[in-house]
Amino acid sequence: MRADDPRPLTLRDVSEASGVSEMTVSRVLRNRGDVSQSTRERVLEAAKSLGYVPNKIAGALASQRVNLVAVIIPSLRNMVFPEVMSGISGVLEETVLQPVVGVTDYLPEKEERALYEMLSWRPSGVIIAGLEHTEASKAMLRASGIPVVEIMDTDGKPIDCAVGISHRRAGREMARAILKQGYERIGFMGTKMPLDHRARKRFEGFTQALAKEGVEVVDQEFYSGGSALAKGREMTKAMLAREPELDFLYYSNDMIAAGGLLHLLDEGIEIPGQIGLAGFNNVELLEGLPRRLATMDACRTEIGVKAAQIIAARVQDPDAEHEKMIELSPKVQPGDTLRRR
Amino acid sequence: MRADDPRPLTLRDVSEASGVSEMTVSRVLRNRGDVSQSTRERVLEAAKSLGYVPNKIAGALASQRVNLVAVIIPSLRNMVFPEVMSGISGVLEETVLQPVVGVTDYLPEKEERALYEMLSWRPSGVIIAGLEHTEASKAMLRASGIPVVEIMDTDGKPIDCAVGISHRRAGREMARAILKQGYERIGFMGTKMPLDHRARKRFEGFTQALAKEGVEVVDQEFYSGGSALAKGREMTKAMLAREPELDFLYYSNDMIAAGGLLHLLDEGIEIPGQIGLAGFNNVELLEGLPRRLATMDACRTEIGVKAAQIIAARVQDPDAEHEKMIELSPKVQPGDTLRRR
DNA sequence: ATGAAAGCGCTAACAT
DNA sequence: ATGTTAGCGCTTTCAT
Repeated sequence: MRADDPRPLTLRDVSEASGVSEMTVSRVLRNRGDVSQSTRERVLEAAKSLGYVPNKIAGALASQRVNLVAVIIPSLRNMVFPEVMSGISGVLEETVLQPVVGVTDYLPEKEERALYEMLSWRPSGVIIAGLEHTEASKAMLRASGIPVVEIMDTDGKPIDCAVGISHRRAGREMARAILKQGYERIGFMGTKMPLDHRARKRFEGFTQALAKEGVEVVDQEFYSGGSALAKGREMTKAMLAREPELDFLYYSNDMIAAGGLLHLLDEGIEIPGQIGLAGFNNVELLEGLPRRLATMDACRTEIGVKAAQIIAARVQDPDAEHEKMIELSPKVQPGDTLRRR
Repeated sequence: MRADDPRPLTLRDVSEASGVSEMTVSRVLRNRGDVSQSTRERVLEAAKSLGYVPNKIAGALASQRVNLVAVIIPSLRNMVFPEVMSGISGVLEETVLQPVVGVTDYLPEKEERALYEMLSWRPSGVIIAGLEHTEASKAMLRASGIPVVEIMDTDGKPIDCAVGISHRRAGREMARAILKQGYERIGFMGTKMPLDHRARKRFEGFTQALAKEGVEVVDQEFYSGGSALAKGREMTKAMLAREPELDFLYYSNDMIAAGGLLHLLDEGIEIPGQIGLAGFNNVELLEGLPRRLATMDACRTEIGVKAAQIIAARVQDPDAEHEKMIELSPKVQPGDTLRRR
């Protein structure tokens, strides 16, 4: 089955097969410049029958153009990021650009390596999660000379520009909504946070807004790893054992909140009368739960869309004006679990 | 902030800054060949202070080596694929290879385009989901001359080699386990299947094994789009309204099964006495549900690991012997919802 | 241990 | 409408 000569085909092969110069073949294959209908057909025919696939490496080197956009995100297993990705892909599909994903596992050094690898392919732009990066990463991004969009967070100073939400504000707004309903003995559960700046900022905003009203979080617990739903159950059970008087539980994401919800329902606890609940992210999953969980949208798809639009616009016109910071403003969605009756 | 000359740095710049030839700089940066300790240090120092990032495009063209592995999957939003990805990444991180993801949305033409784009970067290998591809895609893969691993499915003939499970067998085994428990009025719910060959094969295996015992699926329903959990609830409710006598519900994935489970619990139906349930995939989510759902593992991570190992081995030694087909054998996990009491 | 020359496969720029 | 030339930034190979 395999040919004797495994050498990949080149333009030259197509050129010889079709009897026109390499340059003309190149023109046909890229739809550039004027080529007569007849030669165009001959070339396409030859390319197709040979099974020629252009070598983008050579093309990119010669043209100094690489139609890739580096997308650097912490994880693919957190549904947040696939959703951002679909926003990005949707926009880029309308252009010549293509996303290439790098994953950091929330580790700054891994982010640095991923970035280095991606930049060494000379992409047309970078979309990167968060505003916190190592000095080396920031230096690389600045030196790259390409558009850089930092996404998901607006609490900080962007290298080039940023699209996201303010997680501090998100935390504050949820705190206010909870206090407004008269809850006052509040517990918090979340991921271990040194890794996740956005979760940390939400927590900071949350406690800060509570403090303004003289309220402190009664108990808190942080987890890492494992099934989020199961962790939500466990932590909730443990926390209520420690602090039976709690009247509200704020979770740093919807999955653990959903686990908490299922546990409380199992226990026959009245929601939201006896205990109120809130999560964060507004994940699709929530739709099928026994109660609509209070949450706040992280604007995932929209962030992806906007970020990709910025890159696409600046690839077209590098000197166009652009905003430094686009802050989206999600609202608290009280659902069924944040309403004292 | 931005330099006047936005031209990216080249080897030549580092060469001039450090006073050694480009060739020696290249050697240092790639850890190849003998370089004296002193020059090595000088070069690294110069490269770092300039902020030099090598141009892999030029490197790849010159060396005819590209350390990328193309990974072509239907979607990132189905948790199955991120898990396969982590299996792949885990293995490739130990090598010089890097995964690059392309997404097809289950569309054959999109798969063909993604493949063409990826192959035009001349990757070292391809990992691609499924055994069904367009003729053009198969031709490209064969002509590429690089190792190709088809994953997730073993019911068919691989182009080069394959790692996966038999979905027909998975369907058959679940059917047998259900019949063995004495259930006999069985309903099926799943995704619209022309798109998803593996779901289709499971269904075929399932009905076939039932037929062997003279049993037919009493009712079936297919969905597309929307929150899987909510769809599971809806479909289950509708199906039980149509067919109140059903005693078992088989779902093509765990998410809709979980939705069904939550619905049945809401209705106070006794599980698995009155109605038994089973899903497919063994997703992490299940751990936090009120009952352990019967399911079957799709061996996602392991498939990723094995596929990446095959690519890595064949990149090292293209002529080494290799198996054509690796079939993993998941077992039915009865959990709490597949046991007549 | 270091350097010089050639060329990877393509495209920009300039003929014709 | 088509062809020719030069060169993208690196690595291979062959000298020294």
